Amino acid sequence: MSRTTIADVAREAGVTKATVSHALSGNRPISDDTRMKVLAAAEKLNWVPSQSARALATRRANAVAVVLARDPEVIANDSFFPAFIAGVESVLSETETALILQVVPGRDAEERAYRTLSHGRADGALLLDLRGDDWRVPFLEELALPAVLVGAYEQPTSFSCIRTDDAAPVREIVAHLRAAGHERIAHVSGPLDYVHSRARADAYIAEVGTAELLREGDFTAASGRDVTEELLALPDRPTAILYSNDTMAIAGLSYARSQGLVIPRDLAISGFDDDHLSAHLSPALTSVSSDPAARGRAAARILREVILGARPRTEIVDCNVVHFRESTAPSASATPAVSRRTP
Amino acid sequence: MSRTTIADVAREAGVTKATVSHALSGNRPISDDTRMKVLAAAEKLNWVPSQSARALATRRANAVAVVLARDPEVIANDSFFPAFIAGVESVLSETETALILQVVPGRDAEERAYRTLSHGRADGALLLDLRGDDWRVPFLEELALPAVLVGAYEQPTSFSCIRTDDAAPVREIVAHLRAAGHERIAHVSGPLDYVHSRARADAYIAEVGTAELLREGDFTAASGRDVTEELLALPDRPTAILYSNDTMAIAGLSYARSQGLVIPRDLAISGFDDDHLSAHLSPALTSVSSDPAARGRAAARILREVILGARPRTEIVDCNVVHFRESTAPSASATPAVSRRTP
DNA sequence: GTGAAAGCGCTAACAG
DNA sequence: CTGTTAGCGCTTTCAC
Repeated sequence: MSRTTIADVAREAGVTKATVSHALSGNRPISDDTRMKVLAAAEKLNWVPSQSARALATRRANAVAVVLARDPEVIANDSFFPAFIAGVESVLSETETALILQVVPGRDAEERAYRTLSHGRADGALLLDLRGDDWRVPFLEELALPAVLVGAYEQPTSFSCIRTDDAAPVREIVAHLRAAGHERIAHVSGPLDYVHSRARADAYIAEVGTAELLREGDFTAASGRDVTEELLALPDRPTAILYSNDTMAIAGLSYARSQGLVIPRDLAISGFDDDHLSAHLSPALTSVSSDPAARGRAAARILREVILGARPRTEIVDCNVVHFRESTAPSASATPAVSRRTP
Repeated sequence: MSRTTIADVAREAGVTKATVSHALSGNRPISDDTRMKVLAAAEKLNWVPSQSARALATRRANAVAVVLARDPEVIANDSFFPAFIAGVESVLSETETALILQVVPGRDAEERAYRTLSHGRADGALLLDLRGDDWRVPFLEELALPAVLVGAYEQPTSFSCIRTDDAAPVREIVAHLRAAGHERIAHVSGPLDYVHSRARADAYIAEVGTAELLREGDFTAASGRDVTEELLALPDRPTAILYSNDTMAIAGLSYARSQGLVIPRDLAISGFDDDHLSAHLSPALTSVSSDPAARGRAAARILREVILGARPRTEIVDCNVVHFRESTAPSASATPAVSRRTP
């Protein structure tokens, strides 16, 4: 464990602990001469300041947290999360800030996790999977734990927010399907209490004018399959389905095929979030890539600023791009897809 | 921040700090009566012990770390990682242990990260992406940071190890391809200094008897494509390619198709790690599912034991299952795949 | 420009 | 069974 302490370094350099501390932090003027001696001593002894001691003294953990209340299965199959984390890390690593990841089974554990985090473990948190009226927001405000909300949170809040415009790609896809002659266009959303699911569903309703063909899934393959079965059993079944993620879209596609439908001739399908394999499916899946890494970078950057005392602000990271591919191609022929086609 | 301290709780309960501390830790006998009072006071004040203070006093961080030296792009496209982390978390959350995730750009940063971690930030580490002779192993031994190696590390070490048998599925796939009449079977490995890449490549060589058709990729789609191009340009090109992950396999498949080859009629293809979408590709991709979550759980469990003082041990988590699907089906006809076919 | 000393909030001897 | 007293290793006033 941590054998050598700041006292050892001080002794080695022939100065006091305070001087060592300041030589490294630059918090007060130090003569070049002694700074050199201190650095040399630290180097020689391979000393690294103890994070726990430093955290206790400065009331700063040099760590930020992400708490996930999701089911492990969802985490494992989600294309957003790893890329988002990679983006977050690319910013955090610049300042040697650690990322604490915590997966919790339920509300009680989640509250407790945030309490613990706010008491010396983390300096701030990134909130994902926001719900329309999310208890975590007032809760963290009360804990005075700085946070950045990732998603288009609509309630008043003192926290910073990273938003994206999910409505635009939905409108674009619906327009595209309409242009291809589709009139019965369904939407399989994620859980509607999530703000991003809600935003997509609302855009869909606004665009098609009715919620008749809106069905709520839960982002899992199983729900994609079940809801698709339900939709296809309708007397006047949809000819196109817009899913709120790729996992549900693929599951739906498989089910439709098992029923003898040919995609996209008999049923057009689009996903969301653009899993890295979706372009390679056959038919290639139309989807919306949202550059999760960019959102991770933005969120981490803003959180760092807020922890340092900056005023909260909302940033719109608009990186949604619709990739129209074969699964929504106008005809079933060998014609490759349309407009902005991507490999 | 953390306003209320153990002193407040002690005052509220009419006892001393020591009593409060022990009432919660159970480290010494406490009368039920005072324990009740303490718990009530803690509850009333919403007190949570400060992690930094506790860490400093106990020399225990209640956190374990995973340091990744990978390129963010690889993280974002890797199906192993998120599932592994989900497994790790499911064990850690039982004991309110935090997971610290750190992505580092290079060797220097990585050394520094481990030093900092071992000095008050974490009690142990999980090592992924092991290399044949990995500098991190002796380095962490010197730092006295408990660790668990995830992968079949062959060098002598005092650390615990989670192993899998990657050779068996490779043998099984090669045998399957042989039985289907393939004689020119290639292998696109991951970087060969990784132990798991090496193990797969060695099994392949042992099975086919030569390294003539072995090519080294780096797990990215780009490398999968490039290496496939090289293999298909051979005068006596392979009729089957076994890739070391699904991303490279898909990229290879796309390239082969672009050259007019029909899969699996002209070229059989298998992947590794079984991305959650691979079964839905068309042709569905033969791959090896390795239950990363189970390995994550095992690794976390063993690390916890080691931190608590248990002797290191090696555990074999054997959960590799080959899913033979259409991409290696014996013929190109509409015949769906073979033996253990999976949806 | 540097040193001395007082905590940060908790745990762990040591007494009683 | 409970109270007292030192620290854990660092930062940060306050003096000089």
